[in-house]
Order: sequence, then structure tokens, then C-alpha cells
Amino acid sequence: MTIDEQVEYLMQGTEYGDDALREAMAQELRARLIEAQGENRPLRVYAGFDPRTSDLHLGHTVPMRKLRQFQELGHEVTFLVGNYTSLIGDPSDKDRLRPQLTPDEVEHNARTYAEQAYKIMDRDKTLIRYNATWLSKLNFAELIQLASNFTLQQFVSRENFRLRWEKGDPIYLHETFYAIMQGYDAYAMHSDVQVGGTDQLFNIITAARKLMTSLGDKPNIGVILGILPGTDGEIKMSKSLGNHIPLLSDPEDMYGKVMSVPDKAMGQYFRLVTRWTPPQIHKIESGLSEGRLHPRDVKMQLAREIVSIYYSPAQASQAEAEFVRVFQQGDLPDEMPQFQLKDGLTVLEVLVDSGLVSSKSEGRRLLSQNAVRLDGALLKEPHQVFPGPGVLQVGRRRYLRVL
RNA sequence: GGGCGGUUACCCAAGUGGCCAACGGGGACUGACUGUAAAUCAGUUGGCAGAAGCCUUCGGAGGUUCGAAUCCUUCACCGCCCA
Repeated sequence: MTIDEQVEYLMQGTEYGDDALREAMAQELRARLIEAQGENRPLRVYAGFDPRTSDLHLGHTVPMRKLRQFQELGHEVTFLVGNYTSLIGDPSDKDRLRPQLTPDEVEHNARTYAEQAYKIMDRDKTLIRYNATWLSKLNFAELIQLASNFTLQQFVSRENFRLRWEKGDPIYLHETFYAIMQGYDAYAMHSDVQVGGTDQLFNIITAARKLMTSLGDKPNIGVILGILPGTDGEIKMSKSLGNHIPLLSDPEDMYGKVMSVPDKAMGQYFRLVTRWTPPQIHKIESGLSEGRLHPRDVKMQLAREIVSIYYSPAQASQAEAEFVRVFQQGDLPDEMPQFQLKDGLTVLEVLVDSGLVSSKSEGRRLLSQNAVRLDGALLKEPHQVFPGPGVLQVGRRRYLRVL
């Protein structure tokens, strides 16, 4: 790739909320790439990961994907575990205070986190570092020195702090240290590029650049990635919102979840969680806008791509075949939970005992809403003795094989 | 440290002695439609019960009352103002 193509590739999916800033970062990246090439060295690139959970979903992979792209272009990539910062809890993407983690939790999460990251990143080319290495050595005087680079106004004017300020919610003093620590990370590693989400904009662009400059380093370039919406297509993907696609979903489930993402969010998915390059994406999008491509088919291609990344192309094709059969042709899924029928159980009891519904009341409701079928035939009576073995379906997605 | 206010179901939020399992909105679920998309329409959304009805719930504990989410005491957490 030419330098310009590289810049386009690396800037794919970025979002600065400000064209001038985006342009400035692209220019700097370009200049830094040329400079590094001249010095015959790779760029030092990193992203910090907050090991607060070990149950990753697609949204977590967005910065990893970007790091992967840097690796492809031969740069030096560091997966920085924020084991020290996790003790604080980053306030960036929350409108409320986050709980602090114990060192043990952090350690455990970090390990499983990195392991899952290798589904995307190149294991052999990834450095793993822990920011406690240098942060734990800072003393109070040094911290004050670092802190003197910032004003309270800078923090208070940040959106997430401002919202809390205006709502009258508490903003703890220690939360402001997060940005400083992150800035110090960038300095400690002398990084050329730092990758992160838009929620990291302040930490990366303001805090890190300022700190690095004041400590005599060249400021890092921020590659700020857009937010991956969840399956609702509206809000950031997050487990607590229930709109996430877990990395540990099985292929069929993962495929189906991607298919349920609204059309309008597809573009973000192309750019943030596929291996596709700018020209490929451009081709798809022009096809869509000119009506040459059906959104459904494009989304199927997307789902296949995503499942291929975490499993294999063969498993992705299988998941797709299953999807077509079950949802487009109305057939039964291959695999479904089984339930051993016992004599005398009523319809309601089977629903509850098998775990298909969570309470008898819910079961009654569903029965009265015409949501329960056995081998396609509607069941309506809760206390009717269960007719016999067959495939029990509740709603559109819940299936059970009754034996 | 002082004064005032808040804590309601998954979330936001009404309710200030009986008509409250608790208004409304969001979300979720179901049905129709469909491309497991969007939009739209209708319904459901504590548990048990065929029904009448019963049970548990409104930050925790205790109390007043025939009767409390609503009143009192106390504890916890939070916010605002003053210092």
C-alpha cells in the first residue's frame, strides 16, 4: 500500500466529532509514517484495555481490529493492560462512577481478555504490557507535577463530567487522575499512535498529547474509533444494555444476532468489525445506494464475515445455511434443547419445567397470545395434558424438542 | 459541622392513609406485517390460582392504624444549600 492508502486504511472507522481534528490527525499520521519509514523503524502503537470484564463482545474488538491493521502494515503493537487504572475505574464512557476492582479480579480478567484478543490480533506480533509497571512507581511529587498540566475547567467542560456536574451527581477527585495516568502511559511507552474509542478522545488527544509534550516527547497521534452500536442499532453495544453480541456465542447465534442488527448500523459494522478494506466497503455501499445490492444479502455477507473471523468460513457457511433454513424457509433448527416428557404433565408444566418460560404466569400469557405451538399446531389450554413428543415452539425463536 | 430534600418494578418516573401490583414513558415479550431490518397497528409485562380471590413488593429495621408506597422512629446511601 502507498502511504496515502495506508492512511486511509488506518483512518477507516474513525470519528472525531470535528473535521478539523480528523484532518489534523490524518496529516500527522501521514507525516509520522513517512518519518518512521525514513528512519526505517515501525510506529509504536498501543491501545489500553480495561480488564473489568472477561466476557468480551464485538464492541470490545473494535480497537483490536485497528491494532491488527497496524500489525499488517508492519508496526509494533502493544496491548496495554490497564491493571493499575482499573483500580480507579475510568469515568469516560459512563455518566456515573464505576466500581473499583480488586487486583485479583483484574489479573484474572486480563489473562482471558488477551487470550480472546488473539482471535483478531497476531499473537506473535503483539506485546503485552501492564501499566502498573510504571504507574505504581510514581510518587506524590511526580503526580503533582503531572497534574499541574491540567485545569479543573478542562475536566469540568468534558461532556461526561459536565453532564454529571449539571445533574448534580458526584464527581470524585480521583476520577480526574484517570486521564493523567493514561497520558503517562503514552509517555512511558513513547508511543507514536494511540488507539481508542470516542470516549477516549479527551484522554488521548488532550491529556496524553499535553503530557507527552510537556515531558519532552512527541505527542502521540490519536486514532479515535467510532462506537459500535448494539443489536438495537441505536446505542453503544454493551452487555448491561442487553444489545451485545458475545464473542463466545456459537456460530448460529452470532450469525443470527448480526442479522438482527438494523440496516442503518451496517456501515459501522463494516468499518469497525470486519477485515474489509476501504475500497471493498466503498463498493458495497455504492451497490446499496444504487439499489444493485439487496440490504438483506449484504447483511448476510456481513454476518458470514463476522462469524468467519471467530470461527471459520466453513462454520460461517453452515451457520448461514441454518439461518436460511430456519428463518427464511421456516424450517426447524438442527439443534435445540431437549426435554424428556413424563406421563401426566400438562402443557403449562412442560413449559415451566423445561425452562422455556420463567413462570407459570408467563406461560399462561404466552398461551393466550397464541405464541405456543407443538409441531405447528397451536396450543391454548394451560392445563391440557401435554399431547406427546414433538417440537415445541414458543414465539419465534424458542424451540424445544419434547421426547 | 448546620439546614433542606431524595431512595418506587429492568430503566426513567407518577403516586403523599383505603379506589395501588401501584399512572405515564422507555425497554422487553407476543400477535399481524416482514428481509430475525426499519416503520406501523394491537396486546402483554410480580407470583400462585380455571375463576372469585390470595400472596409478596415501593432503600433496611421497627412502630402508629381496622387499613401504609403514603404517617412516626431509627439505620444506610445519595443530592442541594450554608460553613
